[in-house]
Amino acid sequence: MTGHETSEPDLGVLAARVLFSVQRELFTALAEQGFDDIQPRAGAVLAYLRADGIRASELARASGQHKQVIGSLIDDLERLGYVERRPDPADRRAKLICPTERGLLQMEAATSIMRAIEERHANALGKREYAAFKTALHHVADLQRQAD
Amino acid sequence: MTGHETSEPDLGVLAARVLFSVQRELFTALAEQGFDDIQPRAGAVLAYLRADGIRASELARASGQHKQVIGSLIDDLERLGYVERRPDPADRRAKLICPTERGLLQMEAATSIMRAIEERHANALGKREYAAFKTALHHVADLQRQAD
DNA sequence: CCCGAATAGTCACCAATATTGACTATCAAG
DNA sequence: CTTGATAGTCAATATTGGTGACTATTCGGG
Repeated sequence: MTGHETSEPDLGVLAARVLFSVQRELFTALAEQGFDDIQPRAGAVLAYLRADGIRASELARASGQHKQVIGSLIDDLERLGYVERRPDPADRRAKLICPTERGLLQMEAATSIMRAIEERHANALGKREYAAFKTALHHVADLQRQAD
Repeated sequence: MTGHETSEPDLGVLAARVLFSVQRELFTALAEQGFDDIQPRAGAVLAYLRADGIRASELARASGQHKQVIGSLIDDLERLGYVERRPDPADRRAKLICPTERGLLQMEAATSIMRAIEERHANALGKREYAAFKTALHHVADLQRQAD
């Protein structure tokens, strides 16, 4: 990843800027809406939660984090009242991580904040251009995943 | 940041996927080329190095890391022979972080690997489309920075 | 049906990393 | 020449990450 002097910043540098900046804005806005007890790192769980529950190991796979990290994030979020562990009826080894009512509210708030952020970009670039950008970003993300 | 069930993954989730995947590929390729003693976190320094040197505090600002983190990364990279601290002739408080010969080789290798990665995407999406994507990503990154 | 291999999740430990505050030296403005 | 900001470092602490071991359960092949 190279953002050296003369040349344009590369794909990695730009992705990093976008990620960290979006993350900062999102969690600042969440805090202002009362969700002030969660941090960006909890995003590995929160971003992939589903109303009907998801397994911890699925969260680990989706987020690319180790099982232990996910486990301790779930510990925290459970203590804070965002999620609860329920036995998975389909597999007695597994537990379903389900959002509580507060967790559902957080998910809705996050979705709405992200929608506003993306709308801002769509207005700045043009809706058509932003849609094309988003599609391309999706493709790049998919292609990259295959490559490494 | 929300990649929930039904809806499309959002800007943050996609940026994260691209960043971490590119990072993995880059550092794997670097390791194969003999630069096997550096890790992604050193990217905060390496990505912003300049052949004619750059100040530590400038690295901190550019990478968004704390001064102390940059300082210890520089310690490591200096021990590994990638950079050296030189007094800044323009300010006796400051030190210029300059790449050594090995550091320069690493910078060239990284630039070349990133160019190959981006070429792969350009071929997959079409050169014209990729160029438009890259421009849009640049704009999004800039607009985001202002927003938070 | 049973065995061995794989998987879900947790525990406990150790290594790496981040965060904070204080400190010296230097600069820059008035 | 004084005041306030900045560059960089140190040291202490808190947080995070990574590893291997362990139990319970599932799954597939014989």
